[in-house]
Amino acid sequence: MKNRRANLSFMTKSQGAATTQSKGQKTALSEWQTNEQRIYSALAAIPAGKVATYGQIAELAALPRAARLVGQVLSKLPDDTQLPWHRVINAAGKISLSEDSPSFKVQKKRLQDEGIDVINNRINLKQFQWHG
DNA sequence: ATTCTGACAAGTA
DNA sequence: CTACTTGCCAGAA
Repeated sequence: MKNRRANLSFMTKSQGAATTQSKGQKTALSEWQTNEQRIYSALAAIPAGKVATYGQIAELAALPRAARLVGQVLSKLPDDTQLPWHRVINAAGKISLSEDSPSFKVQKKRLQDEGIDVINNRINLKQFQWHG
């Protein structure tokens, strides 16, 4: 993890969807949704017994190619969340968590409990990927 | 304001 | 399959 990027001064500011706006406000009418909010919605839509990739969730949240943001959001979820974070795996068909982390085992177990085969740390996307 | 760093992805070699 | 590059977004330095 050394010098990955060098110059990105040319990058235009967020043109994707919602730019960061002062949070904590309750504009009664114009309800802006943070990117994080849309990710929660997309996440909640994944049916049991199916999985989705980070990129897929990002796209559903109107954030094409922002898969990393999805990972960042999931990492912040409280332990008691109701959202099916365990149904999100990477495009390679594998769980992105460290096999050592406690969460890895939780995710694997939950998937198996839903009938998803996790063979050799891999999941067959052709068979279990959700097509929403 | 600028630079780094991720539970990532897709393209190229 | 591995290695490297570029794209995206947000939070931390």
